[in-house]
Amino acid sequence: MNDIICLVDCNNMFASCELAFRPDLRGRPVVVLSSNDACCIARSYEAKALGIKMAQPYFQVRHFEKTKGLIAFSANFTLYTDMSQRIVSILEKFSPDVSPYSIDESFCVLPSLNNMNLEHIGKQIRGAILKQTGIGTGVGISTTKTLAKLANNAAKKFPKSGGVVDLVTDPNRRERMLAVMDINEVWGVGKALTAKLTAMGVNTALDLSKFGETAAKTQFSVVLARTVSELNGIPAIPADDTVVVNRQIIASRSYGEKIFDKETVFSSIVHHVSRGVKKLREQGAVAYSISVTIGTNANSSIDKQYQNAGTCRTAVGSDDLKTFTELARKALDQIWREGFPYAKSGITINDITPKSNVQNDLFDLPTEPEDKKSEAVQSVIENINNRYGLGSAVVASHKQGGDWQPKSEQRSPAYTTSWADIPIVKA
DNA sequence: TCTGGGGTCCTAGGACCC
DNA sequence: TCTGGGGTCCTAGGACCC
Repeated sequence: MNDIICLVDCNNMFASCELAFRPDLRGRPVVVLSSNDACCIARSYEAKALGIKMAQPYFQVRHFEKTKGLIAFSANFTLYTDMSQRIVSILEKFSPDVSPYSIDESFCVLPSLNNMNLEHIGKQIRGAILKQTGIGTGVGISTTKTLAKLANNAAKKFPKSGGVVDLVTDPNRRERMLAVMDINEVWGVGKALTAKLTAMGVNTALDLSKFGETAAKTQFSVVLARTVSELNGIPAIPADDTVVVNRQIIASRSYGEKIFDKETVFSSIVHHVSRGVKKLREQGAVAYSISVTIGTNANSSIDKQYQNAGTCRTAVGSDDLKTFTELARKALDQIWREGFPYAKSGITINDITPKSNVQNDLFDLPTEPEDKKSEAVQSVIENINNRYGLGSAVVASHKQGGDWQPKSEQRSPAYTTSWADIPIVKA
């Protein structure tokens, strides 16, 4: 018998987190902004009703502050991550096998017992999360991840569902649901595929399920073939095999204002390298290459344009901050051009492998005392940064700070992770 | 004037090898 | 003038997701 897969997805996650601590704002349009207060990345129902789109630039909707009482928060990921972890612990009370898929959704395998009322369990899950965190969710239940995702979309689309759609108990319900869902609502079908498929007369999820796996594979790709299989209830996406090590680690930011100065750009890159290497070490991994990207604001019609990326490698896998900072410096030297109004920078760490996989071969040098020293220095730096915040201590001698930090002017307090910010209830 | 950031997987095509 | 065929590895870029 197939596993029963349940997808739990938070409604308007970031906006809901903010509202959970600001009940006084309920009923008002609320958005959460991306880094630099640039785009709307979460919207309350009321904000959606105003026609504000996902990732819409904030300057285009700011006028609603005056006319419609729109409230904007700068993104507060510390808060959202903490809330997300609370929700996962709630789910673990219902399922022995919870795999978080993103900050606002998790797949859970439900134990399959006879005569189990799946819809009832879905409602219990929703109720528990709402009661304990104040966040609304949708629940989709089926035998494949793709169907569970689609059922979840249907739960949100049709209020009559009460937020839970179960495709397991009544087998006919699958086909009825597929018939009313457009292909662009299917997980894995984006803009490009939607255009191609609709041109071929494939309009609904049901059409796609009948397209045929072979046709999908030959005319499109193995990815779409898997989707077709999953829509027919046959699992094709392998279970999450507890991959703890990322394939790549990215850290990038847009600047609060335009930067012309190389050393300021480098100081932003040093910051990104610190974040990236921290993540690499947390995963117990080493990496062999790092890319540095810099660029002007591609959306500007007046700025002189330049974008480029440079990559540097190390022959020996490393998780050393100093090593990667030096490599990043070299990469920046390769691509730097004077005289452009730089708007962003980033780094990508690639060729990552768990430390335990690295074998010392014939040509590897034995660990030198120098390496041990570097390791010790890095531990100290990490401790300082953990305690006082990233960037409090850095390795390379370079100009500190520089005016590149993104804007974040409307950040909410760290309600759940800082004693100083704990909300006070007046009763 | 003002347009985010962090990921995954797949594919095509070039380099290279025998 | 004629100019193999099959395989692997790597990389850049596309598509998609949240």
